[in-house]
Amino acid sequence: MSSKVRTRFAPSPTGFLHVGGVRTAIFAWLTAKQSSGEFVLRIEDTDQKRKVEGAEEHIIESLAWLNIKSDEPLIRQSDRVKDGIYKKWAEKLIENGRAYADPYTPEEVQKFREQAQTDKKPFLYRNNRPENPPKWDGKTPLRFKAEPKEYVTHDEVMGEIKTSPEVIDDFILIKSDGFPTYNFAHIVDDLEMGITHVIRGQEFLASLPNYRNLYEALGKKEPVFVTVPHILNEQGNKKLSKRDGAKDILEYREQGYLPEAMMNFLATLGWNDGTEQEIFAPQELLQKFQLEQIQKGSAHFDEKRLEWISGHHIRTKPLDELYELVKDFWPQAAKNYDDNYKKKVLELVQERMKFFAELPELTQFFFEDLPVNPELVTGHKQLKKLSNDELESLLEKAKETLEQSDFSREDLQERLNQLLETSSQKPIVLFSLIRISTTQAPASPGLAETLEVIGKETAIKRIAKQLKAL
RNA sequence: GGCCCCAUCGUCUAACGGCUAGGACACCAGGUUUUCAUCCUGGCAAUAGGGGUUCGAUUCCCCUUGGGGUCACCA
Repeated sequence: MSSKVRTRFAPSPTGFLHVGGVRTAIFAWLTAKQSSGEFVLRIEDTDQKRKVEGAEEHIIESLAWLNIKSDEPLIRQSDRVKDGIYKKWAEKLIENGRAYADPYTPEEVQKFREQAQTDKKPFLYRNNRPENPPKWDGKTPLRFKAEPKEYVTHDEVMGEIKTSPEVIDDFILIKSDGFPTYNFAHIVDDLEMGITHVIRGQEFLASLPNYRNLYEALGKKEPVFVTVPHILNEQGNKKLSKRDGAKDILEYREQGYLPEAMMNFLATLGWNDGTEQEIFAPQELLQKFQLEQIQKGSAHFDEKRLEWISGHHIRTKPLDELYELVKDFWPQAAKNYDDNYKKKVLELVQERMKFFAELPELTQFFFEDLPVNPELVTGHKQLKKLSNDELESLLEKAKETLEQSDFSREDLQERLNQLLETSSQKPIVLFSLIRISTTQAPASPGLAETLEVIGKETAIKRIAKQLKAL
């Protein structure tokens, strides 16, 4: 009795995809895939003016990054226009007396609209519905002849929505350029494609009653309606949009975010499984996702949370896998080093990386000598208390100690500990001085493991350089 | 403005009408022999306001306020 779930993601090719659109796609994909249903991508390109070159490929690539792909060949509405599909459905409506030619010019319609405004009434085209419309010649808009009525619409997320007949109007089915409107095309397509769950953004909620009216005129069964609330910008005062500076989802790929982290972040933005779990692998999402658990209210985009989730996924990646993934993110100087060395470096910074673009600043000193930065010493809360002579003798001692080490981590640790005792210095003083001298970086991994990877020759050389600069 | 949707810490959220409103991010403090990060411990922090219903409201109803959406030959 229950047929296979089929969902779709239907963007218009007007540019890149931002997190809002992608989240809707993720929800649709999860809904289909968790019940071994099908997910299809449909390009809503009925507005030729807004079409952006390359957008279609960009959308496909964005979804592919997240491992989301269509189960069927891409559907393009413009292709279906050529096949005369929408016209066929429109003619059926005309035959049934549920569609008619709009005899007015755009200017005349605009007049009606303004009149309604001065009358302080909501504009309804049907108040001016022509009594004897001409036969439709395809050169003028074709309008739906609505049968206004009350509806109680069930939405999986929003619940029951009551609306009055006032919201139902004679919307345009086919534009004067021969292309169908979204309002008409998406219903025809969803029907023909056997879509069972229409999952889309909140901006369509107000049109739902109109769509229901059309389903009835067509004599077709409605799909399940699923309205996903918007993602608001970080200030929370506007729906996330390209205009408002929302980023292209692929920018996160360029920044080196893991796709599973992005999916985790977006899926749990406005959805949770009722437990305290925060981190989900894609497989877990597939198991646990429930449409009914989607939040009704809008959510704010929070990049800090994305970073935290991303860092978490990076930390739990097996080193070899991670190594493959960061290939393109190493600092320039790393090209002179072999895989083995870079892998050791990666292991040390794995737990402090939030996204791969941080790799260069995190690892630069493993690959090249940085110029001595006196401020690291003079600005250090402990080191600045020591005189230059004291610093010099301490560092000299450190150099002698390290020269005797075989630079294995264990040996380094042991000798460093001994030096701590013989020099009777606090760890913060001794270790900071060595760490700064050998890295010239404000932060680095643990001292012994850092020294081990850098190697004896380089470490000694850098200390000598620091000594000269004191 | 009409219509529709929404409302718990700054943010994401949990709480059959019933324990001190829980968790996470962020932030702050402390700990893990230096720093950054991780990890651990602790802290700060919320039911928008007002009416009802009820023995009892975060939870149900109404009003107000606030936010969002929509009123295209865009989707």
